[in-house]
Amino acid sequence: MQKLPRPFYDRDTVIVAQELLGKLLVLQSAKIERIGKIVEVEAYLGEHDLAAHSSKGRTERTKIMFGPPGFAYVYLIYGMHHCMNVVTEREGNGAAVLLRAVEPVKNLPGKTSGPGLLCRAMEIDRRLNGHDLLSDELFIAEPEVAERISVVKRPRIGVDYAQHWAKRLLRFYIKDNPFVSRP
DNA sequence: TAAAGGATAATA
DNA sequence: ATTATCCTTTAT
Repeated sequence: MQKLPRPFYDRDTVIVAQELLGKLLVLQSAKIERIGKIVEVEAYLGEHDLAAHSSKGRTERTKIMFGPPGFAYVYLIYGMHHCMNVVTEREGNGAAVLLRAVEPVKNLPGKTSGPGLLCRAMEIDRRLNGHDLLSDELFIAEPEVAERISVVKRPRIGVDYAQHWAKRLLRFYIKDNPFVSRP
């Protein structure tokens, strides 16, 4: 399986977010391999983006976002769900892409639509925070057969507090894919 | 529509 | 040390 290389992530977050659609999220644990096709994402642009965690500046929690591209940023939200992001752009920019839904490809029981459910199905938790996405345990790969994808652009979900940033079309998903969390 | 739930960041 | 807040989900 062909891992996406570091330079893939070291680009404009809006581009990376859209190009992540259709790619395969792979997690190799001790004995099992889980694979999901990414069908829905959101772009978080950096310190100036009021919806992004990095807008709080560099903290213990956000330091991963400010780190180099191609690493996982995983956090606990609302005390019960994990969310996984992919760090983008060069170190210091604080940008990332939130993975919101995948389509089950291999060993993914239960629902995978929604950032919390996606992590539950993949068994992703904070132990993977800061994990390298070019590692053998967790990575994103190019699918064997490329598919033609139509990208739908919508406002991000759950960021009403971010004023005008809440209206920007930074949520992307594969048109007509049944695993999108909120079409 | 609201409750659940715990870490986080700001305030003190 | 205390408190408000949160990139959600599920159930009423």
